[in-house]
Amino acid sequence: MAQNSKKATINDVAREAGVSKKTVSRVINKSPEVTQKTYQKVEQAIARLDYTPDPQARGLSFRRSFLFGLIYDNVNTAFIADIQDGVLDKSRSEGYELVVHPCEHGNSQWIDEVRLLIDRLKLAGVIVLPPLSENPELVKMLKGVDCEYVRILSVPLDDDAHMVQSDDRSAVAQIADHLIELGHRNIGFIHGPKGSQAAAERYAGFSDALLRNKLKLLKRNLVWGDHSFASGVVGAHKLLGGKTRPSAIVASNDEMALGAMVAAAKLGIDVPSQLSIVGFDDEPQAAKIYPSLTTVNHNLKRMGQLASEKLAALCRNQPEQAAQVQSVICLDLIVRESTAKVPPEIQGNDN
Amino acid sequence: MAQNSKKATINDVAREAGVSKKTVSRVINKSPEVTQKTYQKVEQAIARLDYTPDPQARGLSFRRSFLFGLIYDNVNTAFIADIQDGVLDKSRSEGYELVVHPCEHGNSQWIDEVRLLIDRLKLAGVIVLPPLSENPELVKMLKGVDCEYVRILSVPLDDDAHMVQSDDRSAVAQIADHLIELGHRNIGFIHGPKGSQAAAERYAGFSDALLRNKLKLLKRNLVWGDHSFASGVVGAHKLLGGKTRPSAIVASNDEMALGAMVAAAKLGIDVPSQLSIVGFDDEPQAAKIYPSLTTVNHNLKRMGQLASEKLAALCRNQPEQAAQVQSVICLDLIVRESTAKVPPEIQGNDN
DNA sequence: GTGAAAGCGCTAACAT
DNA sequence: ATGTTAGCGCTTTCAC
Repeated sequence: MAQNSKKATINDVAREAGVSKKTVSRVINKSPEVTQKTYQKVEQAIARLDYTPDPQARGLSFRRSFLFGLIYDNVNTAFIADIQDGVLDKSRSEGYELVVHPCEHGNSQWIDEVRLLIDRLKLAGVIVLPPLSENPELVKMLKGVDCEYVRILSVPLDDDAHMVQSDDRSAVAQIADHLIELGHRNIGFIHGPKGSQAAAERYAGFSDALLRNKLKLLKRNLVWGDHSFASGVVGAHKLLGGKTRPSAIVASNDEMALGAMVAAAKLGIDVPSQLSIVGFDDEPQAAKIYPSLTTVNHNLKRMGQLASEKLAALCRNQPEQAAQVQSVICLDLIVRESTAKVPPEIQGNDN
Repeated sequence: MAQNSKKATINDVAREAGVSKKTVSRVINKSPEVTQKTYQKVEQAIARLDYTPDPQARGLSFRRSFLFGLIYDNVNTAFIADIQDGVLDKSRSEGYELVVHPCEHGNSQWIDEVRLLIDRLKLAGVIVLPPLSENPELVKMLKGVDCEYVRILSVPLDDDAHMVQSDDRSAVAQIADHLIELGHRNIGFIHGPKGSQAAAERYAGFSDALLRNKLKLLKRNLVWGDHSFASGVVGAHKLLGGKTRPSAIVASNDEMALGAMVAAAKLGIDVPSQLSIVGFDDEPQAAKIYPSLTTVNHNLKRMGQLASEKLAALCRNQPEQAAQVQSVICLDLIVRESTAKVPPEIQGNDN
């Protein structure tokens, strides 16, 4: 419509519709106690004036903004972009804008900073990404403050209204099953950071599958990393340096799997004919190398969508509705080029 | 400090300091017309009450929020994460929070949507990422609206106060020089999307260097892509399919270079002994493959920092200061493993 | 240099 | 079912 000199306010609409300010306000807030007829009159006036309520003024009255916050650790940026994308999908359609807030890594004050952000901006709600979402102190703070939250997790640490959880454990079990089906018996594992529950969960899935298949969990087949590329390189070197090296390596995330691929290449070990490698996350680059990486699709975008859907419901004061939004995401095994049958010469060698 | 039951307001501070509301307001806004003494009294009261002004209320009066917007195309997510990181660095220290706004790709209404966002949230300023930043319609809209802006660009399309520019042209020239120095004479180029000025600039840098070195720009050595991985695969296949294939390939960005690496691997052409490949951007994955990719560091985080520094200055109404912040970024050639001397058997073959 | 009153655009509480 | 009054926390008049 014609861009009038000034933006229309609630007063203009009230005048135009011949009702009081408050009635317009009721319409804006979808109050049920307005006649069908008045409702329409107001709606038409709104349309005619091309009116949009001012979120700042509304917020001032409500003591609350129409902003969601995305709280994350600033380490793995590839990870957040996808979730952010999904979060935006839903939050904007629900009338919320998104403020991003990376927490300084290693700054012990980060919880206070998040509280300050919530206070200052009067955030309606926040979505917390792993690994911060695993932190019990943070959640304690969140519960004590007037701000809704939803956590994105790999472990069911909260009720359905407050989390979206990926079932990492069974996904890694799927990975192991896939390898076992290909004939692998001697499988190495590069573990994620100590302290991380997501990483622990992934290893649990690995051990589930091995035990179910009556395979031994060998100590020499487990090395520790920290989910960084570099730690994947180092971990793979350790695994591949022994006398009876594994015929397959499972890494707790794609970054480390990529590190393992590079380590194998430098050692002259061909993937997948001599060594299978699997990652976890399906980061964009997993498909953009040769051989492309077999991994598990984390559906990060979808998780972001579900999280903001839950959060919007919570902000509407409908926790039951939030709980009904899907909470657990099953992950898909994406078989690509980095896994193959176990090399015949070592078939049957299970130690 | 002790978290009192309610947040302190300007009234509490006024009472505590024994002055009027307005004087407190003057202190908050660093008005020069306040006595040194009063100033201190108020500052102390603020500290004692642990007071922070409410941005919403301030915004309502100012008709302006304390929010920056980050406007980007939702295609290349790896790209935005780094810039976002840099933008946050500076904007938060200047007292602004960041709202992110991806524009639906292919949606022709996107400029109107950006305007709506600015209007609704009364954004203090926006930072626009390429390729949207090249759009003259957008800039026209931005100039007509009460909102500061800074563009991130590869071409000098604006004055120093309103852009941060990377010198892509000379960076690609550096790349070409590097290859020529290694003995390459027959160099292929995978061009970026038609319409993109950044892509045109990069090719210009390539042609600069070749001409300066008295090498011919052969038509068969130029193929078109669109900065996607897939187009890099296709482009490299075209370049490598001919009788006298190039001994080196320059891609207009890393994504396409990664595509070229995969294409070469599938064709059984070894990189770098039989073929050198160079990218542009230094995306994280460029270093996480084997052979690792020689490329140009785009300094995205730094560009984000500079952009928000400029934007903050503009919002303070100090355009000269904004203009003085560094505007042009020089990029660094990062030599890794994907480039090597031209294979001896084809040395001297310049067509 | 400082303060009192009015108002930014909206909603809550209480009428009617 | 709708309107009136007061107020959210701050800044802008324009006095003094």
